[in-house]
Amino acid sequence: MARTQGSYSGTTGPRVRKAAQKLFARNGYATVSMRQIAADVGVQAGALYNYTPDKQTLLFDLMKQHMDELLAARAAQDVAQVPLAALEGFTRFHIRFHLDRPDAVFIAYMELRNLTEPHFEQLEQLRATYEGELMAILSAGQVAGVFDLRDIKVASRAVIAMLTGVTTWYRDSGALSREDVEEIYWQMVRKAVAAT
Amino acid sequence: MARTQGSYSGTTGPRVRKAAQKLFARNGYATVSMRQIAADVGVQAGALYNYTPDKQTLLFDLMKQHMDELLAARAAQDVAQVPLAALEGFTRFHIRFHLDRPDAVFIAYMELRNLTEPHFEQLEQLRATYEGELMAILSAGQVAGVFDLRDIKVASRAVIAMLTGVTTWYRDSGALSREDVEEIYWQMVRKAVAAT
DNA sequence: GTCTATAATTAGATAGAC
DNA sequence: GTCTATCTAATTATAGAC
Repeated sequence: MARTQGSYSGTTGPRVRKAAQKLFARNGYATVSMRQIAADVGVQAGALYNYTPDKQTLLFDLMKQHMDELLAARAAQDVAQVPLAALEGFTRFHIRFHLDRPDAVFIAYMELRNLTEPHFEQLEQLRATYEGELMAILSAGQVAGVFDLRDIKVASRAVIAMLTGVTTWYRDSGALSREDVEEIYWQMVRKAVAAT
Repeated sequence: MARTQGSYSGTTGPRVRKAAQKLFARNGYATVSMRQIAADVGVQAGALYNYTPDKQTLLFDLMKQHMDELLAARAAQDVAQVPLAALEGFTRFHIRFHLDRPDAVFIAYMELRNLTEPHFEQLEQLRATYEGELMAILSAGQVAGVFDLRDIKVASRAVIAMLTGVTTWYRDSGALSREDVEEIYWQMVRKAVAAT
């Protein structure tokens, strides 16, 4: 977290987090050294400790910020009353948000085991909160009879896993547009949960 | 006791790989030291180098063996002629195989970036081969008119991501049996790809 | 085959000059 | 705020005794 408001802290602090995010995503938290991050920013290693008490906190702050942004962006969305429309909104939102932040997403899924226990627990609760958003939609549709699911929690995890998987292969330089991808996944999600 | 030469090699080698697999899955390749692996096996660190030229090769061998086993197990399966039955077979096979090997699966997905380029390329080809198995089934169903998919490759990746996600939450101690889980996922996969 | 000992390198983090 | 210098500890891998 930025703790100083000096003229440099406004610029070096964010650059440290940006460099750490890029390098952690590319090479893994445990593999990246503080010296590598410093070199990427263009300072010496000691200077990093003006912006984070230690490496572990730097990782946690990145992951926490990502989840906070995810929940804030979701909260800013209108959620349709009709379950099918609400599900479409969630699906498209999830794909867009994740494709916009490949590095943060990668870290969020890969580096959980490098967190200390209290840090892990905090993030797990945020993840569960997000999962709850989808579960609420699926429950409403189940009650209304438009969805047919044996287990709401398993279904929500299955859908989220499917959607998040898009980040492992999608490239803007590829043949499919983001709109194409949204549409393809949405049709699969729609059918997967539908009552027949 | 007879001479020890040879008599340990048949047992220490596998124990090294087992310990490495467990520790890599739990703590991550980069975090685990050769000394930790050695301690888990019950030898000194130097002794490990009788069984692997270096740490990187130890990781690669684990991942390669996992993919070889996956393809061999799949090849040993009967593949139904009817696309719907073939898809059900693939789905249940994938879930069973992955739930049986949580550590190997975890490593296979998390440690790809810790491989050198030629090692990575080898595994990527094996992964693509496995993906091709599902693509062939989906293509056959598409041609037969029983599946309706906009993009076979994207669909196969979506299905595999959804199914593999089961390993992140399923525990034998939980409320659902493996048969329950297979059934829940199968119903979602079946509907997701179906022509309406 | 395994041990002890060690070489060579690198890590995270801190102290104090400027 | 950043730098240089440094401390302490840990790392991979190897050499040679047994």
